[in-house]
Amino acid sequence: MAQSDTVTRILDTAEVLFAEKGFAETSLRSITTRAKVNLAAVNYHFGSKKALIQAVFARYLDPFAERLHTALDELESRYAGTAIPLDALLEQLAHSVLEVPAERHSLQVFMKLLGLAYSQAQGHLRRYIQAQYGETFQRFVACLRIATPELPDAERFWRLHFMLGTVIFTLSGLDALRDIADHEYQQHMSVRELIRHLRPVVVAGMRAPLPEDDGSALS
Amino acid sequence: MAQSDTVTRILDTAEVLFAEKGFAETSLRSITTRAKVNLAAVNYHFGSKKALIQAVFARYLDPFAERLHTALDELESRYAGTAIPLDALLEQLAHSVLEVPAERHSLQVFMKLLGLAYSQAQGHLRRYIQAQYGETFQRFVACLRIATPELPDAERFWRLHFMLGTVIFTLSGLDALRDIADHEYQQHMSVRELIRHLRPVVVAGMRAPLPEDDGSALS
DNA sequence: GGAAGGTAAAAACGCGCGTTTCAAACGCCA
DNA sequence: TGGCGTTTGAAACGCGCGTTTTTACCTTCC
Repeated sequence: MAQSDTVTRILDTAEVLFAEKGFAETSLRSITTRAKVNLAAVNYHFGSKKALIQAVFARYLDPFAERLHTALDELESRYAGTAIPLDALLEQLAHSVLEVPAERHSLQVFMKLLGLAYSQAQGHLRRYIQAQYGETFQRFVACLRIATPELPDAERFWRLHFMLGTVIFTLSGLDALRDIADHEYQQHMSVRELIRHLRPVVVAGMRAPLPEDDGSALS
Repeated sequence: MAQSDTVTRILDTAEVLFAEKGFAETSLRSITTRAKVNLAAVNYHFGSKKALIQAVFARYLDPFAERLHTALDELESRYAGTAIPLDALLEQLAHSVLEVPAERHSLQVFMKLLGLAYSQAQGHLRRYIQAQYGETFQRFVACLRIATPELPDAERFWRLHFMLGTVIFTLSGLDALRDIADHEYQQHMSVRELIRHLRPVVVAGMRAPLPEDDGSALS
């Protein structure tokens, strides 16, 4: 076995604990104890806690980026020359997101990690992700631009991040939502179900009319 | 002076540091050093770090909840008996949000804190906020229900949280966005400007068509 | 003036953290 | 089989943390 299963056990345990409690609140001791490996194994195999965090992300994002790339290849060849419809583009994106964790762990962990990457990464993690996957992101943005030619560039930039906020915030805070919605709407709370409800909202948001010309219209 | 300015200085410094780096990553030592007060002052005046965190939130949320209540009072009397329009409701909400930090510190800090409350509060903070401000939230939800009678209750519940995700995620991650959008769209990056762009997207999202009846339509 | 009480300052405590060290165990190939 | 590089194990290190304690200050009221 080329890769010791110590490494795998550490990653499997770390991603769950990180998703549950965040990075700073998760100690290497809690990871190694639950993973039933020695404390020093993390520093031996990964070098540092920071590097472990990056490795956890890489294990999700590497396959995701690859899938997204091939999905965009397909789309571009299918609609060769003509504009890719927004619906198709978003569906492929959802597809790529849904496929990756199926072969690994829960989609919820993946989403939680994405949320953490935004909210907790003051430094190294955001730099790492941007350096590693910025190109993929740029390619998606380029496709989105073709799919929404009616939007000014700045407006599309905003709305893309509004959309990311909607999806990541909702899916990563899913169990917080479960707490709030006490036993009322809980029957529909699977991640897949949520994505079904998200789609029309996201599409409508991207297609919303442009904001009025300001004029400081408040009050 | 009834309330020593030590308390104020601690709160002023703590909210900035919390917003910048999160709760776990902000030590009492860094707070008290920057605030130029003694380390023990936090435990003396607040009792614990947890209690300090709650006090930071209370200083924003207490005035906010009060303003929202009076805003809803006005709306209900203005549209007495009839349905409150969705636009008016959302505008009042935005109003209430925008007014509070104007008399204190930056809106960005407020939004960052809200984001942290969602993503970092595994326990005490979420319970505190829900216990303290749950009633206000419920009242807003009731108004929203009247404003969107066409939505099933479950769907409205979802979309409300989609909307919260969009707004909080975007505004709390604003400087992350500033990093990404390097020098292209930065001229429009004030919080007020962002809210202007958010509004049509949020309204369109709330008014989006209901999701299709599933049928596991993927692929 | 002096006791009392709320506040501030300084120092220490115990703890859990990430990391390092070093020796033991293991797997592999000559 | 013997030696060697790789991996594991146990223990310790130094550090920074939240908190507590102790002492000093400084107002307030009799």
